[in-house]
Amino acid sequence: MHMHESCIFGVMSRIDPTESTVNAWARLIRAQTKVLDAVEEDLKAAGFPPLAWYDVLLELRRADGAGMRPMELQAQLLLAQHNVSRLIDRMDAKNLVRKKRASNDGRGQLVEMTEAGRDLLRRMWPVYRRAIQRHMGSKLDTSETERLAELLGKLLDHGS
Amino acid sequence: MHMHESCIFGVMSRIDPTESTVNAWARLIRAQTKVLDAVEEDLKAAGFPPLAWYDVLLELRRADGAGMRPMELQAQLLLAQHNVSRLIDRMDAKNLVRKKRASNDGRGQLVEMTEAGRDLLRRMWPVYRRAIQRHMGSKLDTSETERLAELLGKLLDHGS
DNA sequence: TTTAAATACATGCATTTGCATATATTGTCA
DNA sequence: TGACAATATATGCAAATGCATGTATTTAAA
Repeated sequence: MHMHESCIFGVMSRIDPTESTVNAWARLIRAQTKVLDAVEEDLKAAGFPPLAWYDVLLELRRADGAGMRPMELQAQLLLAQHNVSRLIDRMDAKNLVRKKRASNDGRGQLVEMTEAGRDLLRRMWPVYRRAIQRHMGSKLDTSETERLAELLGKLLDHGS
Repeated sequence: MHMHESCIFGVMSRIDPTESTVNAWARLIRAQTKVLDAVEEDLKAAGFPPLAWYDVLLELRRADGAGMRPMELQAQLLLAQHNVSRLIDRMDAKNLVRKKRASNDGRGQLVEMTEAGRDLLRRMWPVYRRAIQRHMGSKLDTSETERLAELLGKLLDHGS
């Protein structure tokens, strides 16, 4: 069993995944797709825009009135630059956000939430949280959600 | 703490998610997005088509020469009907799959893999598996991938 | 057996995304 | 300072996706 492994300084560094890793990978893709699709569908059925809009508004609320640069949104939401640019445009067109020129950087924009945006955020949350519970929370107990979050956190770590 | 809970026949059935559930939800979305994007990028960098194409070919190989109906692919891959229809068209145009009329159902199609499809599947796997290891396997040990797969499996269960 | 409902898939049209490139600044370095 | 790379965002065009609807069977019912 020496194939597909490389051993440097006594630390085994695998090149190919174990069967267990491939299995976890497959389930990660499918479980997220299934749960996300279901939640998006609940939101749509209630007449709300896609989750991405909620995510933008939530980030802007975290920024707490200070506004955010598009590139900050891009980093937080794991979206491509051009998609952020256009998502903001669409939300601006619906008056959910507002764009200003960044005062200290002439290249940049500063995006802030409007009152209508704050209102949408408030109205979406009750539907959103029930969807999360229905499609995810109801399938795991507390110790399981905690462990799941912990394991997924390792995939989000920057190091290694 | 009676808000947001309903209690029927002694079984507590929550309506709103716990904080832990919301946290697991957020990480599920972000971790999958991050890992999937990274794997897709590796595949593209190696000159290969999107993962969805691989998934189709893999399903067809599991069908083992018998071919598959588009609706079977739709169910397995969690894709919308019209997307399956067009994905198959695109793959057909590249001669990776071939469509025949289903012999027993005049409405249906039977999709089967071509030799070029089988070949693409073979050539993609080495790149794909290394990407899985790089972006996922390297961040978890065996007991962790096993536990993760188990927890995600609960989200995929049909019941409840 | 005609007729209606359901199923399997395709397709026209609008929206969204991806890709490459453009535009406008801002830093850097000679 | 002047030229040039780097950064932040926008945008034209092609490809993919969503949505509604169309078409051809098949199943079920009268």
